[in-house]
Amino acid sequence: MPEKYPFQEVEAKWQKIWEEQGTYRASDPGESKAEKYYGLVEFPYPSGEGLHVGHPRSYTALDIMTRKKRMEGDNVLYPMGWDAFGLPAENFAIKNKKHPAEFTAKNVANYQRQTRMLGFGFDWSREINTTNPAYYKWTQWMFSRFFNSYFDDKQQKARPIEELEIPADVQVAGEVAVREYRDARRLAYKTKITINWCPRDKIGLANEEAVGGVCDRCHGPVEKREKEQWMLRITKYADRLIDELAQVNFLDKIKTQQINWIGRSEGASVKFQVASSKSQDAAEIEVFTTRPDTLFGATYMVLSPEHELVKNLESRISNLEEVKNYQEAAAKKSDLERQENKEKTGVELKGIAAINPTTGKEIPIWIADYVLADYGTGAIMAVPAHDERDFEFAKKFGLPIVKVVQPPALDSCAGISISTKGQLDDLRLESECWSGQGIAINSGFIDGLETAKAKEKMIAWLEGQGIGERKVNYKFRDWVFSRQRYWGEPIPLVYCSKCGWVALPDSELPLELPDVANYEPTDTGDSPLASIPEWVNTKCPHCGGAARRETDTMPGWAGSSWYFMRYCDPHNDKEFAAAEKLKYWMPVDLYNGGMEHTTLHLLYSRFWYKVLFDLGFVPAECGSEPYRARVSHAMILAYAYEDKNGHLIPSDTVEERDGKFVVTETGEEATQVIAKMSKSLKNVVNPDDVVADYGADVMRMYEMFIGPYDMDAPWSTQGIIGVRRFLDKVWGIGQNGARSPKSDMKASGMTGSGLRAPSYERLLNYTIKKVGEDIDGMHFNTAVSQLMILTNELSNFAASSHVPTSQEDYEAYLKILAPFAPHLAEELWHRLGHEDSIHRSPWPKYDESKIVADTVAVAVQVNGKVRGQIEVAIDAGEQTVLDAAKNEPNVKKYLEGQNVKKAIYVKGKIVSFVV
RNA sequence: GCCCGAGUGGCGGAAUGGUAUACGCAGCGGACUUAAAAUCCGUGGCCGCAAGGCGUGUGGGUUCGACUCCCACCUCGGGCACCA
Repeated sequence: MPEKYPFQEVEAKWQKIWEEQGTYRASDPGESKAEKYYGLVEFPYPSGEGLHVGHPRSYTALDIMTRKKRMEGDNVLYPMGWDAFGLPAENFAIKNKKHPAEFTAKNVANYQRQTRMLGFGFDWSREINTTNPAYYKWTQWMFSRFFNSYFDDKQQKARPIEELEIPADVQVAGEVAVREYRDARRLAYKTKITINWCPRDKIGLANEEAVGGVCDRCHGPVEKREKEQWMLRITKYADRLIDELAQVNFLDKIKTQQINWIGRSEGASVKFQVASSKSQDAAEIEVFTTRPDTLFGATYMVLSPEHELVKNLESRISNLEEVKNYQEAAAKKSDLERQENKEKTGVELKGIAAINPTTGKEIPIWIADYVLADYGTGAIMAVPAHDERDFEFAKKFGLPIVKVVQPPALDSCAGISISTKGQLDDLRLESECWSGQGIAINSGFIDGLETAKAKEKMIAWLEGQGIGERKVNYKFRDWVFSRQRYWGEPIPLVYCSKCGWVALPDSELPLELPDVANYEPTDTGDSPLASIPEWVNTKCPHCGGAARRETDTMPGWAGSSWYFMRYCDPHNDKEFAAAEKLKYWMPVDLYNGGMEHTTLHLLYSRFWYKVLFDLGFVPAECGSEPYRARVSHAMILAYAYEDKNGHLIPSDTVEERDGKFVVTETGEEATQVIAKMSKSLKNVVNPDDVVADYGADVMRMYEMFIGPYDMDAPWSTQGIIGVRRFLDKVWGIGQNGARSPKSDMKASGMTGSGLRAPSYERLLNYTIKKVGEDIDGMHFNTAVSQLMILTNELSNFAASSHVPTSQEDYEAYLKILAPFAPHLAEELWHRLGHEDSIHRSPWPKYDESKIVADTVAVAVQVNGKVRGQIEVAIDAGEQTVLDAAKNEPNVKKYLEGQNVKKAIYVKGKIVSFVV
């Protein structure tokens, strides 16, 4: 009976030795002359549930890639750490009145155990934890740099706030004016914004905790509330975050998603005068439009309900009560309601009107909640003929719809308008003539190749008139950086009534989280830190007077925005990382993470890095992008079952009978579907169980074999068996110690049926090539298939108690297997007498000439259908092959009496006859 | 609605213009066994006795030849969503 791979002993043994010998330790610059390679996986949040089987999929993938790089001679950095500030620990603290550090430590220990048991080549000497004060000291230090800098629009970069030029008039206005001028430009600034507020939990929620307008914790509806928050001015980096993507190798879908999220749109701002008989209360409404060329067709304007103009012109609005009612109703509407009901509503501001600058005509002003307060200027010009939303609104409220049928001839005349009442009006604009081509009318909306030209003309006209200018707008907002929470990095600022906001001196960092008695947020929604007077009350580092500490903490995204730099120099207590180490290791060569982080963590950390880069804390040699390449793993799903009504039911209520799935109790038919793993469906696979049953090597290899790396795949408890059989086979081959030298192989009669020595040699060389290329291209599933094919060929001889390969070839086989099954390969390697690790041995080379066979099977087609196959020499001439093809018996039958019109030979592949 | 991805045996999947279904799971037949498990050998798209025909979501097209390229559509998954 073949011996099975005794994974329990083998895996434990090597994990211990690797750790003791520092097999995977990265050398510091100077220690190694090798090229560096920095592979990075997103460090996990250590949850109470422990590792999900999804985590090891990406850890294994990059483990394989970095192991290969190491064997190719690179100095590899492949680190791991813990992103450990977060909500679950805080909720645990509230519930158990215990310090969240306790819960966190327990989870970290569990994650350490779980990641170690899988045998990854992490350099554990560089392990980091974001909740460690020695780590978050630098997170706070960086926040201070943000606070003490501004963005120079001309240079498009961050600079120290002391370098900000103060205009003379501000200077004259005094110290407070100067301070306000600076504060309004800092990269970290505090402002009143609308936040998601859960009235039941009395807590402010981050957007990601209030998805769909529902509180993540109590599932109740979320309200809007105004609150002062610290913000990071990420929008200043919008253009660079888009443009500098050109320097990096991210998956296209990641780039696209980031670009769409930033949502850059180019257009113009236009000022509309509010019609007034009395010149003293002249007012104007500024709008942003991407289609200034349709200005002729602007037949009304819409303000968001919150727009300040309503308040400013209150006295002139004749239906003020109606307007106020609408404003109130709109304020109460949650995002959820807004999303569910997109029916247009609105109220006209009676008594006032605006003037369309192209026509001089008065147009009505409305307020409506389909106009968003926080995009553009919170007001729009409505062009119902060229915008679906405006069209819908105009239809509902009977507003005129004017189609700009022709490109605006900016000189003598212009388009023709058709109002809803069917009347014709002339639109006139006194300016230069636009003489472009006609514009196609597409389902009622103006559009066409010449739109871009028309826009340019219109912008020029607006600028000439002084009523508008070119303008770029972005969808994304500044980063809300405050959390009214306990379990996060304290924001290292104090407020002094005399000096305003002041950063703590660096010497006072880290500002450690104090212990509190109660982790509940306070009634006002402030962080629990606000309830510790002795912590809150402090001295102003500037003037020495009484001051109060900021009680907000940083979001979970703070520590993860720069951790990849800390790995370069994790124990440095003088700097977040030494410049020469950053110069050597940065940028990260390959960064793997989930798609869900594309618009959050990935964008935040690029921004964070750019600020440090601009300020000179990241050496210029590193470049302005932290990650050279970014790839994304997919999810590991599970099988689930639906009952006959299409409802998902727990897996343990279903069984398989005669190839069909039935509900055990009722015998009713159930359908197998693929779903996310969930406790309620009882289909969660626990890595601990998998490792206990099959071992780490099998688990790793199965996760690679399960399917293409970038595609979701369901975990199959059946499928993993195939991988175990495969590794048992590898082990079995390893036990047949005697190996033949090459000369012996040829003499030993192993040239009979099936495998001849030369063909094994060809297969081995091909496999080395294929596996290497597949690893580089992240096609791990096909690499595993190829290793199985080679193993099957080897094992065909296992019965002869004689492995049909030379020592050298056998070692090459173990080496290409080593990144996938590191424990098994290491054990067999050492059984050959090696003292050093296989994982530090050189990656095998293949001989291209040995991959090419002498003869090749060529298919023969007649009229596109395969009718036969011939064996020809690889370098046979075309005529020789065609003749051989014609004489193939079955082909001959089809060619009999036919006239061959065309004959094609594709070298080594196919012959095609057309008759 | 917009953007992205995917549809191939009973199942996970392979093949990016050249013999569709590699590799693995399940199935079937056999060997070993008192028996079972494990292991090994064989078999393996559908129709057909066969010759042969039909087959990669659907319908068209390009080509000697299409899972692969082009056009139109359907279904499923993900992201964004009144962004002017």
